[in-house]
This record gives sequence, structure tokens and C-alpha cells, in this order.
Amino acid sequence: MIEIYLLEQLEAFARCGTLSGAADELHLSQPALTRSMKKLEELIGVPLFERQKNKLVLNENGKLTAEYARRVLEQDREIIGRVRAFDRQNHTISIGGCAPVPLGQLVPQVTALYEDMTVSQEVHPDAPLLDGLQDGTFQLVILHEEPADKALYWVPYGEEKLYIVLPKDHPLADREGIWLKELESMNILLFSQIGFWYELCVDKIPNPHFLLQNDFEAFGELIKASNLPVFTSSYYLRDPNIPNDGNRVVIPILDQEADVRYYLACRFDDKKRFGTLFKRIS
Amino acid sequence: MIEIYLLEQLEAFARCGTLSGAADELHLSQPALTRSMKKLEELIGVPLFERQKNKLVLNENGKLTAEYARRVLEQDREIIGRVRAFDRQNHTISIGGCAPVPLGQLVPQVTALYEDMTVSQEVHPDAPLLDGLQDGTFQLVILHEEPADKALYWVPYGEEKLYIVLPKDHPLADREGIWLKELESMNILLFSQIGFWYELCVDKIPNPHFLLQNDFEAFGELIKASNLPVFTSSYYLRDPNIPNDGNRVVIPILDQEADVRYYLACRFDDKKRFGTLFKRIS
DNA sequence: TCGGATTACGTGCACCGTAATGATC
DNA sequence: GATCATTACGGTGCACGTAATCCGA
Repeated sequence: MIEIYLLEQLEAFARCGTLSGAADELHLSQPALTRSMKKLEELIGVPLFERQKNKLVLNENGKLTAEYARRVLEQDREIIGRVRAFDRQNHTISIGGCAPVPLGQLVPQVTALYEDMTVSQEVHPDAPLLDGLQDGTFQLVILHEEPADKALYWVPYGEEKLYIVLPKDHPLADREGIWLKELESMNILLFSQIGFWYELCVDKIPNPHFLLQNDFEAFGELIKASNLPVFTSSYYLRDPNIPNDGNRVVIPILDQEADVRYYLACRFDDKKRFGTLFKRIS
Repeated sequence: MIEIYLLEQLEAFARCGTLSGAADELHLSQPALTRSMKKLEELIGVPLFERQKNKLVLNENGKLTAEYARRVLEQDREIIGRVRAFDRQNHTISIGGCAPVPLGQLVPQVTALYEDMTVSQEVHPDAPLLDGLQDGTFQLVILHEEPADKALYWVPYGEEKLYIVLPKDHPLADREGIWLKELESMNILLFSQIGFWYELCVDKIPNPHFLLQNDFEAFGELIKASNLPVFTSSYYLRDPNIPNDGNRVVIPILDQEADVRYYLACRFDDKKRFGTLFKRIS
């Protein structure tokens, strides 16, 4: 068999054109390469080089061998990466969700339940989540529509409802409920990482004026320091850490899409694997 | 980089199931394999085995690695064979012909002209010869029909005409010429290696009774010792070594297909390569 | 004179084998 | 006791480096 190091050296020589160049690149001496190339020729049993007095050139056999060498080297190199990736994949649970709130609830549960696993999370719209479930990118996903795919197993995973918080002196402040379309052209403070909610707002509010904020701390400060309208949800209303300062009123959004049920799904193959998780939830 | 010998050893272990079995097969000691497998694990950086007290089993990572190993090993093994075949191909001229007579004339010419090349010859019908020219099986072919393919270069290469030799007391012995169909049901001595001539005779003679002979010497003896009809050609008639013993008469075959012109062809790419050969011939 | 290939020679390490140990059936 | 994996230790082959030589621009 031809060992990898020989192919590596041939490949380097094929690229560099001279033994000295290749030796330099490989951090080897010229004599080492001379010997290796001879050995390779001997091993294969046909001349691979045209030996001019002061120059070594690949002949047609040599060029062909170098081409094959490249392929073998690539495959050989790939092994380490692929196996590591495979191992990693078996030690991480990747969770995707359409919104951060249910994700934030699920991740600690999963982390606690599967102690030796690494848990990763990503926010994406429903469609790529379903794709990701199929191609192995995700093992668990949280959707806001019932999955129709028969190859999936799923359970309901809570609800979330959208509210708008308005200053008391706002024209709409005395309403019992508000439609998104009524927020036309209004300046609204918006936290950027809210998943599908963002698309919903963009879709339903004509000519929206969102004041996007990436940083959650800063977002909170802006709320306190201003009297701008801001969205919130049933989840945050339950949170006692977010006091209502009395200067704003919380009004439910009336659109049907603002009332969301979440669904936790996995591939049917994985139903057993996540059995205890599903049991905990329901 | 992972050296080939490590992959070889892993592959053997994957097949055998035990280190001792693999060691046996590879003519190595068990400790050598233990060390190699450890080294492989270290190199890749993930566990490849489940180590029970007295047993070593591939885990999922290991199985995957073994699978990759198989592929790399196969590719690596292939190099030697492929390059040798390529080299060989560049040092041999393979000639195909539809009949042995023109082949027998061409081969010595080619051998003399291209001294450092090995010359091989094969007899086949025209169609596979043309295919072989395209796929590299042959570099030169002798056909008995003008090639229509524009990608080929060709020159006329002599003629050959078919005769039948009959005993003087044969009913047809006084004829000036004979049609093949008139040889219906006749016992005829036939040398087996005559290329397309055989197909011609089978096609044109109704209910043929050929006495096939593989050995050329024996064929000659049979002619002498019998008074059976036998085919010959213009080529052999010119040969003074084949005396006419006076007991038979030579009568030309009248069928148009019995009058053959040969054509020497090569791929147009090779026209230059065989330039001197073509010049010699014409 | 410099850069490149090859030859000659010495060396160190990596891979191997033998022997011994532990463990399971 | 037989089989299998692992550890310990000693040996050796071989791939490497250094130095020297040859050759051509």
C-alpha cells in the first residue's frame, strides 16, 4: 500500500514544481523528498518523472498519480472532520423555535433532562424549522402552527398572546382591544429578537415605524425613559419583575394571529429518545 | 494526517470483530493493534470504541470511521493499478483487424517502426473494432468496409479475394467461377481463425458443413491427406510455400463480398502519431 | 556562484514483537 | 485453561537530517 505521507509529498511536489520548494513547504529536507519520490516510483513500478540533469519533472504517469493522490488525500483529510462532526452531533441537541419565549422555557428543561448533552438553540420561521427537522439540523422544534407532516410527532406547548402597551394619553388608550391595522404609521418600540412576531407585525401593520432595539437591557431602559408604545405578551405580563409604572395601559391585540398556540415537534424516529421530555411537558 | 496503515488495521478489526483476529490476518501482534487503535482515537479526537473489560467493540463513531477507511483504502489501492495500466497503455499499440491476413502483414511493420512499443493484435468484426477505436481499446484497426466516421483517418490497405480449392474429380471442378450458394451442404475444410470470412461463409452458404480446424499445422496436413474442398485466398496463392499438388483446382468465388478491400484506420487525433506508418504504406 | 537534485552516512523515533498481567468465559 | 485486551520493555527498520558532490543557469 502507498502510505499517505508519500502521496502528500508527491502532491506538494506537483504543486511546487521543484523538490526544494516542496521540501520547504513540508518542512522537510530535499534528500527526504528525493528518496520518497524514488520509493513511490519503485512502489508503483513505472517511471513517474523525467529526470533531467538538474531538474525533476512529472511525466504523464506522474501527473496522473498526483491527480489520484489529491483525491485520496482529500478523502483522508475529510475523515477527521466528518467523524468529529458526527460525534458532536450525537452529543448536542439542536432546538429551533419560531419565537424566543417558548424556546427560553424549553432549553432549561432539556438541559436538565439530558445532562451529558450540549443544547443549542436557534430562532427561525416555521418552514426552515420543519426542513431542519428533516435534514438533521434540529432534533426539536417549536412551531406556532400544527405540523401536518405525518413523519413528525408533536404535543401542544403553551400559548402566547400579544398586547400593546400605550401611554395613558394616547388616543387609543381607552380601547378594550386594538387591531394591528389600527397601528398604522405609529412609532413603536420593538425588541428585534422576537421571531415570527416580527413578520406578523410587518404583515399586519400598514406603513410600520418600528424603533428596533437589539439589546434587551437597553430596550428596557428605553421603555422606562420614554412613553412610546411597545408590544408585550401574556408571558411578560405574568412576570412580576416588569412593573407597570402606571403611566401606560395594556391593551390586547384583537387579530386572530396574535393569539398563538405553540407546538413542540420532533421526528417520529426520535419520539422514544425524547419520551421523558414529552412526559414532563404534558 | 491519518496514515494508510492505521486505516488498514481499523478496517481489518471492523471485519474481524476482535483485535486478535485482525492481528492474525495482518500478520501483526495484538499489542500492535491495541496501540494503533489508541493512536487512531487520539488522532481523530473522539472515542471510536466501547471498551468492555475483555472486549473491544466499535461504537457509532468507529463504524463511521471504518466506513470512510474502506473508501480511502480502495482509492489508495486503485492508484497502483490505474497508473500501471495507463503506463502500459502508453507503451503498447493495440491493433484490431477483421481478418488475420492483413493483420499479419501490418504487425511486423508496426513493430519495426515503433521499437520501444509492445504491439498486440486481436481479430474482431468491424463494429467492435470501431467501438474499440473510440474507447481506446485499439489504436489501429483494419476494416473491410470504408469507415464513414469523420473522426477517423484511414487509408486503403490492400485487397484479398476468396477462392475455393476443389478436387479435380469434383462436379464443379471445371467451372470458371462458383457462387457461395452453390456450395450448399458441401463438406469444406475450414481454418477457424479467419475473422469476418467465417461470418461471410456462414451467411452465404446454405446448410454449411464446415470441418473446423484450430491448428494451422494440422489444417495443412488435413489438406494434403484428404481431397476435401478448402477455401484459400489471393494471399495464399501468391505464397510459393503452399504448392499445388496437381490434384486440386483453384476456382474463384464470384460473390461480390468475396472480393475485399481492406482499410487501415486510426482516430484523427492519432494521425500524426502514426504518420510515418501511413507514409510507408502508401 | 547560486539553486536544484542526488548520494553517502549517521541517527532517532515510531512501530513492532515478546513477555507479563488482568479479565472474562 | 482458553481467549482476548492491555501494559511494560526492548529492538529495529526506516524515514529523516546533515554534509558532500554534481550539474546547469
